[in-house]
Amino acid sequence: MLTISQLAAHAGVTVRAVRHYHATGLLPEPARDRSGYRRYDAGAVVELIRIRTLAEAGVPLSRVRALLAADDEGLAAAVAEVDRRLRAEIRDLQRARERIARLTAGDSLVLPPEAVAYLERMRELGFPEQLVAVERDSWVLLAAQVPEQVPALMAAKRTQVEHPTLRRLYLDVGELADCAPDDPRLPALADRVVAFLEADMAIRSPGAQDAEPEPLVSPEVVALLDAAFVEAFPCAPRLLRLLEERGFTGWTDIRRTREPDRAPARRGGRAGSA
Amino acid sequence: MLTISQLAAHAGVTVRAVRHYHATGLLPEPARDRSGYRRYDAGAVVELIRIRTLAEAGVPLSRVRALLAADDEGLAAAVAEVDRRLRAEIRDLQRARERIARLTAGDSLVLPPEAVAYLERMRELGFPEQLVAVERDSWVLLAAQVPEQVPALMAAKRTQVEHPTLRRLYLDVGELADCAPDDPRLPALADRVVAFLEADMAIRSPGAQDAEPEPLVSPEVVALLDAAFVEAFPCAPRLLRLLEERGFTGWTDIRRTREPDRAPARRGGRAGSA
DNA sequence: CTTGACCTTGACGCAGCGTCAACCTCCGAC
DNA sequence: GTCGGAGGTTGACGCTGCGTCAAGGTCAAG
Repeated sequence: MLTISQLAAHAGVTVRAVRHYHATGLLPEPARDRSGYRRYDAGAVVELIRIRTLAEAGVPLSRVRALLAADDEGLAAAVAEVDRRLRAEIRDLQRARERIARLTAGDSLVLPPEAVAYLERMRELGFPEQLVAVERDSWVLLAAQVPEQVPALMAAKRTQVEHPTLRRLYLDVGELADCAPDDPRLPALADRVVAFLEADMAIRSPGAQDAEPEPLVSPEVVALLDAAFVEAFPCAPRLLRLLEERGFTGWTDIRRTREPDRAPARRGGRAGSA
Repeated sequence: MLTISQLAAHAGVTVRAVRHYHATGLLPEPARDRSGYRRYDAGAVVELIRIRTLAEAGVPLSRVRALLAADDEGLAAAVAEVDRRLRAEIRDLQRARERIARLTAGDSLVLPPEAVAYLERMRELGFPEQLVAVERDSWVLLAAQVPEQVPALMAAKRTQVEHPTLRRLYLDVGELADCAPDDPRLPALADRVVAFLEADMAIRSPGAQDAEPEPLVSPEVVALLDAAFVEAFPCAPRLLRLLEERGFTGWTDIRRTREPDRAPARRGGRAGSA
C-alpha cells in the first residue's frame, strides 16, 4: 500500500495535485488506515497516470473525467476538439511573438516601423519634441483603430512633411506649441494656415467641386485626434477659434464652414496635420 | 471627454478590463464628473492602447507597468525574455498536440502504439480480457515511469509471448485468473512455472554465473507491478506463496531465493510475466 | 524523548478578467 | 413630466489548477 506522496511520486505529480483531484472527484478517495492516512493500491497509480497524461496533453480537468469514461468514437471526437483548441492557442501565441518581435525600443513600442521612421524624420527636420510626441500618440491611435489604413495615411503624411511650404508651416506651429493662448503671433499663424488651405484647394479642385474624398478614418477617430492635439497644446483652442473665424473647422481634418469670398469651391479639405 | 465604454471601445478592450487596470494601478483613475462617472481624455486612449498591445503580446500585466516606463535597453531585454517565454509555451503546446495525437481510442489512451499492438496480439492469441487488462495497466505504469525502456521491454515481451511453451504457460495462468485462492490446480501450475524457469536458466547461464543483467526497471516499479498483479487476481497471493515454497520470489521479475537442488547456478532470473 | 519527515483539514492566493447584484444617472420618446 | 432603456457606479463571487501557508497529528530513527 502506498502513501499519498509515494503515489504522487510514481505518477509524477505533486501531492497537492492528488488532493485536488480527490476534491474535484476526478480520482476516488481511497480507504484510510487507522491513523487517517490515505492508502493507495497500484490501480490508483494507473488511474492517476491516465489523468496526468490527459491533463498534460492540454485537456481541461473538467473534461478528463468524461474522456476517461468515453467510448472510442466519443473519445476520438473529444481528442479532435482538444487538438483544435491547442492549434488555436499555438496560433495566438505565435501571433503574440510576431507582435512583440516588433516592440524593440522607444517609439517602436506599439508602433509600426514606418511610423517610427516617420517620427525620426520629423526629429531630423527639427520639429520640437512636443510636436513629435503628439504625432506619436496620434499614430498609436491610428495604428490601433485602422491599422490597414496606416500605410496610406503615412504616405500622405510623408509627402506633406516634405512639401516646403507645409513643412515651414508645421515648424512654426511647433514653435508656438507651448505658447500662451493669448500669444500675439497666433492670428498671423492662422492667416498663413488659411492661405495655404485656400491655395491648396484652388489647385486641387478646379473642376470636381463635390468630389468628396472617401474618408480614411471615421469622424470619431478624427475627433479623438483633435482632442489629443488640444490636450497637448495650451494654445490649441485659441488657434482653432481663430481658424473658425476664418471659415475653417477642425484640425486633423480641416474643412470649410462657409463660402470663401473670392472662390466658389465648397468643402474640399483633406487631412491637415497632427 | 469620453465615458468608460467609449474609452474601452476606442482601445478595443472591455469595460471590465479597464476597471481592472484601474484597480491594479496600471491605468490611472481619471477625474469624475459631477455624477461620479469617470471621464477620460484622448491621452488615456493612447495609454490604454499601449497596455492592451503589450498584454495581447503575452506580457503579464504585472510587467506591463515596468515595460511602459522602461528605457530602451531594459525594454529590449524584457522583450527578449517575453519572447523566450512565448517560445517555451508554444513548444509545450506542440508537445501536448503530439501527445494527444497519439490518444486515438481504447487502449491507446495514454499508451504508446507498440503497446497497443502487443495487447491486440494477446487478444488474438486467446488471452482472457482480465489478463490483457492487467497487462495494459502494467504498460501504462511502465510508459509513465521509464518511457525510454519501453521499446526494449516490449521487444522482450513479444519474444516471450511468441515462445510456444511460455505462451502455453501464460494462457494457463490466464485460465486461472479468477479462480479461488484454494483452487487445486494452482500447485501444478506453480510446478510448471518453476520447471520452465529452471530450464530457461540452465540454457541461459551455463558459464556466466554472476553476470547480473542491468536492471531495466527499478525495484520499486517492479514492486508496483507485482502489486497490480496481486490486486487483479484473487489467487495471486497463493500462487506467489507456492512459488516461494519452490525457491522463487516475485512475479514481474522472478528471482531465486535458494539454491536449486541439482544445479549450482545462482540468481539468473529475468523479466517473468505480467 | 526529541527530531524531522510525512500525514491531515482548511484556507487564502494567483491572473485576468466574466458575470451577477443592487443601485444611480442620463437621454430621447411620449 | 415621466417612462424606459442604455449606461454608469461599487462590491462581490467565479473560474483553472493547483501553490503555499497554518496548525496540528503520526511515524521511524537516534
